[in-house]
Amino acid sequence: MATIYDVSVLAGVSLATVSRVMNNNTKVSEKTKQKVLSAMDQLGYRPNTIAQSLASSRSNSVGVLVSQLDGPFYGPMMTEIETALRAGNKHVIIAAGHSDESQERDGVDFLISRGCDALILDVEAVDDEYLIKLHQGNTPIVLINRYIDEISERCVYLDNELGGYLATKHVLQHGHKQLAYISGPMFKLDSKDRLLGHKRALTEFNLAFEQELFYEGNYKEQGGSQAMDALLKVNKPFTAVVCANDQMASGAIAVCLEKGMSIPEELSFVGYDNIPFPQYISPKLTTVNNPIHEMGKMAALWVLKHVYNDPKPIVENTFSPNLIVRDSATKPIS
Amino acid sequence: MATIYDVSVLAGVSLATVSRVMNNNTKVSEKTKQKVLSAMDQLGYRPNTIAQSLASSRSNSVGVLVSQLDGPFYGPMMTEIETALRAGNKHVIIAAGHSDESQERDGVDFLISRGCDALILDVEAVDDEYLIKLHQGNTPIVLINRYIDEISERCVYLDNELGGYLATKHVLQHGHKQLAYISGPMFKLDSKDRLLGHKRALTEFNLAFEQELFYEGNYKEQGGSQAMDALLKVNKPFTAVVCANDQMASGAIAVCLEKGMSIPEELSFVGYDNIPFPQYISPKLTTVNNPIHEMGKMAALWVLKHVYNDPKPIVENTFSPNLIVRDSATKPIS
DNA sequence: TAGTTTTATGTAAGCGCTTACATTAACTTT
DNA sequence: AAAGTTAATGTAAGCGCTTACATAAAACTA
Repeated sequence: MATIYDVSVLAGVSLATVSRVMNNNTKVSEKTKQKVLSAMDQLGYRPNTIAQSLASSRSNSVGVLVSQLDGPFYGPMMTEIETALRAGNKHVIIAAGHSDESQERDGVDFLISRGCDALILDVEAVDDEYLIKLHQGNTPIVLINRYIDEISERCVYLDNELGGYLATKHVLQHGHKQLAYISGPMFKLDSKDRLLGHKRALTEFNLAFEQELFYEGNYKEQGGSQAMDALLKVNKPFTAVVCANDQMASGAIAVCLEKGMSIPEELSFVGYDNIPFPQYISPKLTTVNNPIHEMGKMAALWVLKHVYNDPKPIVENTFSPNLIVRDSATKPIS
Repeated sequence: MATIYDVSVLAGVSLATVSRVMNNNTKVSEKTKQKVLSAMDQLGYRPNTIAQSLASSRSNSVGVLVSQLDGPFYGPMMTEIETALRAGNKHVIIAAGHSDESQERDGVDFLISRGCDALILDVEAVDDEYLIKLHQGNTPIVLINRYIDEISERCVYLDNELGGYLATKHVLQHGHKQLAYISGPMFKLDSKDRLLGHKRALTEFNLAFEQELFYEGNYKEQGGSQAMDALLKVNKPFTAVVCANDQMASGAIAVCLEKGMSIPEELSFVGYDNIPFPQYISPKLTTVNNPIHEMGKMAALWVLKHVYNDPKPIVENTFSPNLIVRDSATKPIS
C-alpha cells in the first residue's frame, strides 16, 4: 500500500503538502495540487485512516449502541444513521445492548475505547445518572428514544404520552367503553409514557382505568399472544385492546384469529410504532406512527453538526406521533 | 486520558513492559505484572486502540456490508455477527450496499480504507469477477449467501436450489397440479437457485413450468401484492402459489384476504426464509427455514479463526434448508 | 567460580499521518 | 530597489502504541 511518503516523493513535494491537499484546509497552489493529485492517482493511494486518526485524534467513527440489531424497529433507524453518516464520510461502529444493564455499559466502554468521536445510544437498562455522568465525559453522546431533563438537548425523542393518548382516544371516539391495555415492560420509559397517555384519554372520557384489564408484556409478538390469552381469561368484558406496540398487537390478534374471533367486528385493536409488517395482515392494523427513522437521522445529523462541525444540518429533537387509521379498530358491537 | 507512558511511570517499569502485560504474549514476572496492573487500575487506563492498530497494523475491526440494515432478514444476521465478534473483542463496522453495484463497491472501498482486518459481505449487485479480484487483495473476505466456485472456501451459503425444491414438493405432495410462482429479482443468484429447485420438483412430478404463472417480484411485501394482482388476472387457473420469500408471500396473501378469499382453502401458499412475522398472521405461513443467523455466526467465526487465529471455532460453510410446515398450504379444492 | 544458558526488562525505531513553526519565494509598498 | 507583507512549501516533532534487538539479572553448568 502506498503511503503519503511515496506520494510526496513521486510528486516532488513534502509530506506536509500532500497532507494539505488531502485535507484541503490550507492553501496549496493549483499547480502543486495537480502534481500531488496525479501522483496519488498513479499510486492508487488511499490514506491510512488509522494513522490519520492517531495524528489528528479524530477517529471519524461514531458508535451506535442499540438494544437489538434485529426486529422491525431498529433496522430502519440504523439504515438512516448509516446513510447520513456515510454521506459525511464517517463510519459507524455498532454494538448491541440487549436491554441489559451490564451489556449496555460494556457496549459503551467498548465504543469509547475504540475512540469513537461520538456515541448514539438507544439504551433502556442504564439509569439516568449513568448517562448524565457519561455526558460529562469526553465523548459526546446523543440519546434516541429517551428524555433526560438535565441533558435534554442531547435527546431525540418521541412524545410517547401523546401517542398513547391518540391511540386510546381513537377507540374511545368509536364508542368503546371497556378497554384492555397491553403494555410494554414497565421499566422502560416509553412504556410508562404510553400508558400515561392512555390514562389521560380515559380520564377525558370519564372512564376508569381497569387494573384487571392491564397486562404488562414484553414488546414482542410472543408477549402479545400471552397477554391476549391472559386477558381473555379475565372475568371482565372488553371490546377493544390498546397495545403499546405493533408486535404485541400482532401477537394478540393472532391469538384471537386462532380462536375464530372476527377482528375487528368482535374486538378492536390499536397498535403503536407503525412497523411495516402489520400492513400486510388482515385486518390491517390501525396504529400510531413512530418516526423512528427520522429520529435516527436526526441523531446522525446532530453528530455531524456538533461534533464534526458540518454547518448544514438543521436538527430538531422532539417528534410527534400521529395516528394511522387502518382497519383494526371499528365500532363496538352493540 | 492516561497513556501507556503514565502507567509505566507509575509502575516504575518501561513502556515495553506495560505493553507486554497488556498483550500477555511475552513472559513478565508475576511481581511486575501486578505492579503494572495496579497502576493501570489506579489510572483507569484504557489502551488507545487507534494507536494499537497503527503500531500493530491490525485494526481489530471487521467490516460488514449488507444489502440493507432493515427488513426482517439482515437483522438476525447482524445480531449474530456482532455477538460473535464482540466476544472476540473485535469491532463491527457496518455499511449498507442497497443492492446497487456502485454503492456496494463504495462500501467495500470505504471499509477497506477504514483498515478493516476482514470483510463480511452480503452483496448481490457486484459480479463474481469483482469479488474474485477483491479476494486476491490484502483484506480477507467472506461471502454470505453467495457461492463462487473459485473462492468456495470463503463462501457461507444456503442450498437454495434444495429449498426451492422442498417448498414446491410440499405443495405437489398435497396434490396440487397448477402452481403459480412468485420469484425474487432474477439478477440475484438465490432467486435463480430457488426457481431451479422449483422446476426440478415440477419435473419430478411430471408437470410443466408455466411461464404465464411466473411473476418476477422484488422480495418485498409490496412486490408480493403486485404479483398476486397480476397472477389473478391471468387467464389460467392455479391452486397454489410458491413464493420465493416470506415477505412476498405475506403481501400476496394479504391481497387474497382482501378480496375475501379463504386461505388456504381456496389457495395454498408456501414461503421461504422463515422470518418471524408470518407466524403471527392467519394462516400461519408454511415456509422453508433459512438459517440466516447461523450463517452470520459462521462468517464471524471464520474471521475469528482465520484472520485472528482463534483456534477454537469450528466452521462449516454450507447450510441446508428445511421445510417448516404450518397452515398456509393444504389440499386443493377438488 | 567462571562460563553458559535462560529469563526478564529496557531501548529505541518505527507505524502513517497532522500540524505548529520555520523558511523561502513572490508580491506590494513607498 | 530596499523593506515589509503575504502566500506557498518544507521541517520536524509528535499521536500512543508494538516489537526487534540489546542488555542486565538470574539460574544453571561443570
